[in-house]
Amino acid sequence: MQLDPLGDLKRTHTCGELRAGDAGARVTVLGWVQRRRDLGQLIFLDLRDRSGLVQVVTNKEKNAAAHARADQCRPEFVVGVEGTVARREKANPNLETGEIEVAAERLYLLNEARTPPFPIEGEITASEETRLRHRYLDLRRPPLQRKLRLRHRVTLALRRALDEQGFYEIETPFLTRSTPEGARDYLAPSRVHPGHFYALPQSPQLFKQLLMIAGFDRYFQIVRCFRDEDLRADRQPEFTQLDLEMAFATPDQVFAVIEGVMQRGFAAADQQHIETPFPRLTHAQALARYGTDKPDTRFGMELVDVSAVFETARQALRIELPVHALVVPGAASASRSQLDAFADFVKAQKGRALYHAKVTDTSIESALEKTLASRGLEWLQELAGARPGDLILAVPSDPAQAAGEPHAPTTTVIGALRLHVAQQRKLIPEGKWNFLWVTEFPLFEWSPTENRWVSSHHPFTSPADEDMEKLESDPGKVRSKAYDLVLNGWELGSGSVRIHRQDIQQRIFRVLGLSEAEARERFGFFLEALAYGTPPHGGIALGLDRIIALLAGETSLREVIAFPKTAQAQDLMADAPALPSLVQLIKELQIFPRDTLPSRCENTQCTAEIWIWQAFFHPKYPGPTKPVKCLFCGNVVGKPLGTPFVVAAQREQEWREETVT
RNA sequence: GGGGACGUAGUUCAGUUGGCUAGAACGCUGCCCUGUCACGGCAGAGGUCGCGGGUUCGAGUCCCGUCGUCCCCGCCA
Repeated sequence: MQLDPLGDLKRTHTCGELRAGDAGARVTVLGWVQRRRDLGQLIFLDLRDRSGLVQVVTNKEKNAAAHARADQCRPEFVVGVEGTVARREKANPNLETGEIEVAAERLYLLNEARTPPFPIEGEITASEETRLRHRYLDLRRPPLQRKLRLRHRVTLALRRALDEQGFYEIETPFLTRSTPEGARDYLAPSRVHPGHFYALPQSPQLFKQLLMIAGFDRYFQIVRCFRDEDLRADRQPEFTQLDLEMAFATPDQVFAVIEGVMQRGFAAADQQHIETPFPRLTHAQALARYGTDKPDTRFGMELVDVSAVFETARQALRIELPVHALVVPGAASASRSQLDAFADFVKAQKGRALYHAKVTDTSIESALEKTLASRGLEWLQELAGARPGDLILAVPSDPAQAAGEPHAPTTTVIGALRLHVAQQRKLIPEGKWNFLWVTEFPLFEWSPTENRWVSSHHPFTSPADEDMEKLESDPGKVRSKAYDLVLNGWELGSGSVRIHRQDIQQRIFRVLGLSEAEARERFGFFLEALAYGTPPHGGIALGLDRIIALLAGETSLREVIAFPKTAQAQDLMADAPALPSLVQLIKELQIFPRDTLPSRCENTQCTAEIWIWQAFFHPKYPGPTKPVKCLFCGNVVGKPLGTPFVVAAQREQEWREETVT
């Protein structure tokens, strides 16, 4: 196909901006062919760029050359059109540009396109897998263009707001060292220091604290973070944080900054005004009232402790106290199968049991009737605050949960049920932005697997001043100066006032079971820095992808990240991660994968060093066996192997590599 | 690491109790068409039923394994 050069063709208008007022203007538009309607003597092209669509028309009688070009056009061809804007005889009300069209005088075919695997339109039915394999085409679709535009605008607004508040944006290293606790690290091997690895940061935590020590007073960064953990719809292996830190800051000051910044970000997303200050709950209150540390407060259904009602029935039911209940408004008519589904949900959450009571105008129906003390159901209704037509659900504390750890929450199962039921019955109102600060997180949690205390936030979080003396004697009771920002039940981010004194930092490491030598080896630089006049400081990090996803009305972060990874942490388009070159591993990095043992070519003329690597294919299904040959002299080395395998060989300064399949 | 759902033309799907020479829609290709805008009409091409094994006279269908996608639990300071 004969293609045209761009030459000095210059765009005068974007596709989406032309209006009736432009009628008569000579314009040049450039874009992709969305659709072609060929009527023989007339061809209509819908031309698309990121701004929108405009109809182009060619007429065989009036302009045969342009018409011939249009005849060759197919979807997603890239074309330029010089022509005159004309009012249409019959406008198309579905199109912003529907009152006009561009009558083509010259049509430039700038590039052709293969038929795309899915149409480049707003609503498509293609699977996410197909979309991810051709992400560049998916991104061409208007919904993705809108979401990334939204992301740009919000990000820009956050940057501006922070700049106005005196924050400096400062970059911190990606090639750094592993921090303790927390998620698994992604590692990057060092060529210059064989056997040594950088860790990609899970967050810039230590660096931002060092920037406070360095006197920058207010720092922020919109920064990528890396965590090698299993993924969810709201978790990507690399994700973006709005990270900030302030010297001499109290939690209230951090909250005020974030509240202002969020107002600006949401305004940039054309959202309604957000009321500040955001409500606050302590961690203990959140668990007691909602059974989670990230409550969705857009709906009620708060938890009620109804242990008193179950006191006498405890043995008969073989349950542990406390028992918590919640009221599902208007759900007394719930069917047997619905209630069974709720019970299955509780079971899946490792809950002990689910009891229910249907409140009607005249009575309360429940299997508990004979088990509870007389008038027990009425008591339950009164405590729970249920009205006729409502359904009461009650879940006892799980005995293992209660026995395992004295401070373990007892409401998480019913908290999960609260959310599940509300989603199921569509009781969550749309269009609300319920921000919430959750404060006073416990400083430590007991880890039964590691048999030690671990930081519930991170080891640099300051204990609450009044709990300081319990640090060693009763670590589980120590509250921290850590806080979370929650929006509509999503954890948007966590922050804390940090430890700024070396002595306290060392006490924390001790409680965590980190020996002094170990602490010095891993954070010597940081502990030393603390000793040089560290100001009190605190900050927070917000998940930018989550903020954008909520603003875009999406539940998956993949929808607001240009090139996201799958739940298995793969990039289906680039096919990453991929096997490295064996020579790169051995020669540059001196990393020897499992099952690669060096041997020597037995040909006395050759004596090349040879490595064979076959660890990556599934040993259960090897391909045909093939001989292993020296890559220099062709001499057969050892026994034949099941394919595929990789052979690397070195003779003097030369390296060779071959994959045998 | 565990549980669940899914995998059949380019795409989205249908495919009964195992009988298939595997269908539909959209898309694609060719021809016709001067006012279309989900244009229309006619004709046509297009399949390793994810992959590997097994049961069977016979497997898209049943069994085992494996790979991949999605959701959830564990995990994620």
